[in-house]
This record gives sequence, C-alpha cells and structure tokens, in this order.
Amino acid sequence: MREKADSDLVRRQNRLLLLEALRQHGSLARVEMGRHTGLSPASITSISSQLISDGILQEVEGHPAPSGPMRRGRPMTQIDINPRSASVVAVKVSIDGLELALADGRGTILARRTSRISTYDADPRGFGGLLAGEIEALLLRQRVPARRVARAGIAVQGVADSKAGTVVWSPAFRTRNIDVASAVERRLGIACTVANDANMIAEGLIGSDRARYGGTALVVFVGYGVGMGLIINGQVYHGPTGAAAEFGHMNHLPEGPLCRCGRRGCVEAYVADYSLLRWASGEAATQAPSFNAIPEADMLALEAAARAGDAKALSAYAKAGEALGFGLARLIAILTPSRIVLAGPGARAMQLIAPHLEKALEDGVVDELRRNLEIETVPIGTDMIIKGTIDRALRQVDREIFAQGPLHRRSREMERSA
Amino acid sequence: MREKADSDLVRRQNRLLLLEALRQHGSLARVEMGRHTGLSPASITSISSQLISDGILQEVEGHPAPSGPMRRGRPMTQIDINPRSASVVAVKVSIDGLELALADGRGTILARRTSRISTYDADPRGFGGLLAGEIEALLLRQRVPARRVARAGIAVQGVADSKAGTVVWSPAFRTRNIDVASAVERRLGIACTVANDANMIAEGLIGSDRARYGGTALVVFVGYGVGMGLIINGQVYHGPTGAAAEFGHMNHLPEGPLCRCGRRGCVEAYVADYSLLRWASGEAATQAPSFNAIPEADMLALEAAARAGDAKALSAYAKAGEALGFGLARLIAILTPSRIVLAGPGARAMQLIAPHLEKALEDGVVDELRRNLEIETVPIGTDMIIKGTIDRALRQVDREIFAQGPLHRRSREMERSA
DNA sequence: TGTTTTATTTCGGCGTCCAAAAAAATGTTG
DNA sequence: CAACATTTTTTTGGACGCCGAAATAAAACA
Repeated sequence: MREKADSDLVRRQNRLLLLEALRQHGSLARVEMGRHTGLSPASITSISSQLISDGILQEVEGHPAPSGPMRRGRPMTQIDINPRSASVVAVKVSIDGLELALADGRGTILARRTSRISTYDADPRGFGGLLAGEIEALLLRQRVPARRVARAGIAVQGVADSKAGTVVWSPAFRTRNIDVASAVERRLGIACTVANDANMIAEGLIGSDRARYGGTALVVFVGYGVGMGLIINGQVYHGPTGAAAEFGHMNHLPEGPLCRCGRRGCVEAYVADYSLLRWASGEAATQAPSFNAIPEADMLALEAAARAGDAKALSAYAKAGEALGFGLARLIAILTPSRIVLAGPGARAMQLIAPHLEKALEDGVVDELRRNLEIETVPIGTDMIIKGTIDRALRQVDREIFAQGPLHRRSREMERSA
Repeated sequence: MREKADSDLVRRQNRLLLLEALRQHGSLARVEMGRHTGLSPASITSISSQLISDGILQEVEGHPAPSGPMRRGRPMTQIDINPRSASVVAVKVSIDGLELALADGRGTILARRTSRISTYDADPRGFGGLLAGEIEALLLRQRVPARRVARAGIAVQGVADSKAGTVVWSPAFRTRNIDVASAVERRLGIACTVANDANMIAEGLIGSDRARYGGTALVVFVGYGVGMGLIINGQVYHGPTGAAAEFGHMNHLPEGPLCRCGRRGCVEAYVADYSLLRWASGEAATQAPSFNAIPEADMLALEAAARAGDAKALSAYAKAGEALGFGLARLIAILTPSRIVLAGPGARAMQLIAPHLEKALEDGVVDELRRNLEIETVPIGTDMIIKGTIDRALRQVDREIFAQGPLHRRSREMERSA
C-alpha cells in the first residue's frame, strides 16, 4: 500500500496483467485473457487493441484451429507478444568465461556468444568495458542496433548490488566492488541490471511455471558453488540492497572448514564441488578452498567412487547432506516455504546426499513446519541462468515500458522537447 | 500484480492510504493528508468527507492552534479517526494466564482483564470456549455489545496457523493443534485471528514508527522463550500458513541441548530464560527443559552473579550470545535486513551477551552483508504484544471494512435482501 | 475595511472500467 | 441454402474516481 491510485495506475496494472497472462500461457484469445485477468470483454478489447497498435502484441495469423471437436460460433483469434517488440541481452559471468545471449520480445534466444576469459585475473576496472564490448560484438554480428535492446541482465556468482550495479563480492573475481552496469549503460545506452545467478534460476522457474513456483519456495543451486534464489509470494526476494539469499555463505558450523569467502563453516564449504573433493581427500579442516574451475570428470569420478562404496567419498556426501539439511532446516523454521527445489549439477548426486539430508531435516526442524513442504530435485543445467536472466529482463521491460502506455509516452515526449 | 484494477480498487487503495497516514501521524489536516498520500486536495476533500459521513473519521473540535508563530490564512481543520468507529479485542496467552484488552478505533485501550489459568493443564478442547467466555466477560463489564467489536486478535507463543485459527504447537499447551478462533467466532460473532506473539511485537513496532521499522528488519524477542517477527518490505511476514519466523526453534548446533519443542540445539535452548539457568547450573547437555514460568527474580539473580564475575553465569551468557549471534548471522546471509531489534526481558542482559554476539556475527557472515545493518536493543515489555495485536487488528479492520466504502456496502445489502 | 495568505470546496473534464446491445463469424438444421 | 444457434468481439452509453482550475472560506495584516 504505497502508491496512490488513479487511472494511470489502473491502466498500468491491467496492461501488466494482460502481459503476464501472455508470458505465462503463450498466445491467448481475448476471451481467455478475460478469464485469466478477471477483466470484462469490453476492457480486453480496448486494452489489447492499444497494445497491438503500440506494437507490443500482435494477432496470430492463420491459427483458426483450437483443436478438439469442431466448435460452433465465431472462432477465437489468438493474440501473442510481438517478438519484435523489444530485444534483451543476458550475460552469465563465470570464473572461466562469459556467456551471452540475445533474445526477442518473447524470450526466444536469437543468438549466443561465449568467450573464455579468466575473470579472476582480469583487470577489475576494465571489466565493465570488456563486457560492453562483448555485448556490442554480439549485437553487431546480429545487426541489431543497441537502441533496439531494451535491457541487459548480468548474472554472477556471489553478492551483487543491483541498485549500484556492482559485484560486491564474487568468487569469480579477485577484488571486491567491481562496477559492471554503468559501463554498459554509458557505452551502449542499455539499461543494465546485475544479479545473483541463483536468483536468476529462481526467475527462470517462475517464468516456466508460475502455478508451481509462484508461492514461497527456496531454490538451491549446488555445483561449483552453492547459491539460493528465495521466492516469497511469487517474487524473487532481492533484499534492501539486492544482495540476498547467500545460502552458500550461511554458516553451518562455527569453526568449520575454510570457505572461499574467507570465513569458516559456510554451507558451501561442505557442499560445493571443491568441498566434496576436499572432504574426500581427507583433510578438509586444514585445506584451503580451491578457486579454480573444477572439471566435471572429477565430480563424476567422486560419484562413482561413492557408489562403489569408497568410505571417504561416502563420508564427503554425508557431510554435504548434513550441512545442506541443517541449512535448509534453519530456513524452514523461519520462512516455512511450501517448496524446496534442488538444482544444478550437484543435484545429480542427490541419491547419495538424500538420506543424510532427510535425517538432518528431521533433527533440525519441528515436524509441523514441514507438513506441507515439497522437496524436488530438478536436473537444471546452468542454461537456466540465461533463461532466468532473460525472463527477468522481459518482466522488467513489461513493467517499466510496456505497461506504461500512452500517458507515459506523452510525458516522455514533453520532457524531450523541453 | 494479482488483482484486477478498476474504480473499486482505486477507491479502496486511496481510502486505505488516508487511513494509514492517520494511523501513523495521529490527526492531520486535509492539506497534510495530501502531502502524505500524493492525492490532490480535491480528492482529499471527497474521500475524507465520505469517511466522515461513514462515521470512520471525525473533525477535531476546537483545535485551531497548530503551534508555532501565528500563521496567516484559513486555519487547518484537523481530522482524526473516530474512536467510536470500531472496537477491537486483543488477547495474550501465556503459560500462566490470559491477558485481555479492549481498544477503541484509535487503538486506545479502554479496559483490561487478566486471569490466571494454567494453559498447560487446561482442557485443550474447551480452551476456545474459555477464551470466548473471558472476552464476553470483559465486554459485559464495559457494556460493549459483541457486535460493536470488529475484530479480535489472539497472540500465543509458538506456532500459530492463522488461516485455520489454531495453535499448531506452543510451549504453553500440552497438546497440539488447539482450535481457538472458531469458538470465538461462533459464540460471539467476532472475526478472530490467531498469531505468534513475537510477530505481534513486530506489528507494534511498525505501528509506532513506520519510517524506522518499515523496511526489512528482524525483531527478536528474548525472554521465557525466543521468538521472532520478520518484517519484509514493511510487512510482517506470515508465511504460507501463517506460521513463520520460528527463530527460537531454528537449529543452532546439531546434537545441542534439549529444547521445549523436543529437538536438540535450537536457539531457544541456548538463549531462553530456562536455558540460561540450565547452563549456569552446569549440566545443560543432559537436563530437560523447564515448562514452568520462571520468576523474574531468578533471572535478576543470574544477571547479578554474572556481573559479579561468577564463571558459570558468565559462560551461560557467553553460550547464549554465541547462539544468538550465529543464528542472526545465518539470517543476515539470507535476508540482509537493514535493522535488527533485540527486545523482551532478555534484552536487559544485553551488556553481558553483546561481546559474544558480536564475535559470532563477525565469524558468521561476510562483512559486506552487514554493511548497512543497525542493531538496536529495545527494552520492550510484554505489553508491546498487546499493543501490536491491537494495531494489527485495526489495520485489518481498515483494509477489510473501512477501506471498502459505499459500493461494497451496497453489494452486501443486496446479498442480505436476496 | 480591504488585502494577503492559506485551506477547503465546487465544477467540469478526462480516463478507464463495465453491462448491455450489436456485430461478426462460424456451425447446424430443415 | 436460408434461417437459426452459438460463440467471440466490438460498440455504445453510463458510472466512478481522479485531477486542475476557479471559487469560496477563514483567518492575519495593514
């Protein structure tokens, strides 16, 4: 209850409602939009025709068959988001390189680009420019002018400050507080958001199935690190500064093994790839964490060893399960989520982890709070990070540009002429 | 972005905006309301005159002096919430008794009533009826008919299910899932909400200073138990079922001392009154938790002993500080609150706890996440629970009844006549 | 008493919604 | 194949709530 309500708000809200329904369900006929939004047919006609003349939506051609038995009456005309309404760019930053994608207004990926850069050794002050250059090259190749790109989203491991557009701390960088967004905004004139990679996975899940992931859920990413996207009432929680849900660096045990963040006993220091290897090697307590990218083969080998009954490997997974379980138990006590999603490459080894995780959950939290909690393992690759970043960027475009409509546009023109 | 927007929403939203401004600032002139809400003077006139004719607001009589040097121009007329607009009842349930309060539409407490009942030994099936009887007696004494009471709020320790109106688990009761709300609603016809007591403290703080507590904050209650109210974006988080923020039963260490909830190692098992005494007595690890109310004198004695240098007492506070600190550190990593409030009788001993708490925070969470975090100790008595329960009830009345206005009333009449 | 200042109300217009009626586009039927 | 049935979409007219501008109200000041 913050914003004053007037006809402006009404228009924005209802336009957004329509756009959300379309993002969720693909193409819809006007009657269906009415059912999804609760708006009357008259209003749907009015709103949709405006959005069409704005170039945001379009009628779908030659799609008269809604399947099923021949239905009487005037056939529905499907309406869809115009793919040319906007473009967005998504960038994933990892220790060993950048991954870029260009998507259209419907979220379809038009082009990709990867470049191997050791971010850890890169010049922190030049990184924003480097990123801008990469985006520029991608756009150039696709012959898309930067002014057609409505937004760029950048996903990084670690703590991002989305307001400042910086990476506060990340295992992918040697130094702290690296400015990323402003270079892109200055050089290309593209609005740019920096966000945590696990949060983007959560955005992607919401985009793929709102009904399932739209409530209150914890999305845990296990792999080279441990991240979390926290969904509260259907929205990814970003916290006051945009740096939230650092589950990987939530303490599990005081005085525990060393973590990449410099502290001891973080969940990551038990569960991440490097931690599993460290436990298996036997001297986790004293061994420093590894900042290098870990080859997948090493993890597969560890898994195979455990399945073959290797005691050290088994105990590594046991430690991980316990840390993960208690970490989640602590959050369940506070947030009572209705769903926990375990994702990322580490979810592959779930069978090995599960019994210890469940034991920890039982010991760690009152039964009543777990009553309607569903835990699911989703074999999501890191590509979900790109998809989520695109989804989020498009939702921001919906809210900040598409939902505004004529009044806003008029006032912007007035500003420009002034 | 859930609700469809129409003129109905506009009216509700703006009426609520006005009511919120008045709840926050006491009485306001129309111009001031305009400043607070962003609405035009014309709209303020229209909305406020409707609310006045609805009997919800009233013009303040004979208050022509807004202090300061004599100001020119037409004097402002202050408007205030009509105390007779509604009544609400708040009930606090403790192990050793009930505390009731009746408040008017402005939140002023008109009458109180306490009764000593051992809830722990009470018949769980009769408890709802007993409560209804107590409320009835309070109303009878004040000659307030039940139909004038717009809402009742019931605050309990432990896990409440606000949707079902039950107490899922509480240290104040021997059994689980005690139905409380439905008896009150059936017998007295008063809408009734059950909620956690620490959440009500958070509601009270928001009511007392929105600017300060309106962001993202953790409100920790330390005393006979350990509770938490979690404020996210100015709203107390209640979770999907209404049973959230059970900080006291968030695990600190696996295999830790026994807690009243039956698990081991909960924060409460280190920090609550009974836990401190247990540590000081030396055999915490094996000793069962106490379910009895603990006299204040015992706690004061422990405090005095610690200040006098008693080693066991000191170590009890050290353990408590560490558990509290790591517990908070874990939440900071996830939620990055901008404020932590330590409240309740236990906050009295903060000096003894503080150094260990700070050490734990330093060890437990990355510096960057603590950067703009303020920690404050507030010597709040348990009366804040009553105030918060009243505040929340009134906010619910504002939203569900007062903000609705004429249209809603008309449709209700139509229903009745049908 | 008239002027200035500030607060509030009144009036006319605007934007968006909705219900109801009309129009459009198709299938069904005698 | 024309008239009817059915469903979707558009049009029309009215309602509601906001706003800006002008009018009114109520005080201090000169």
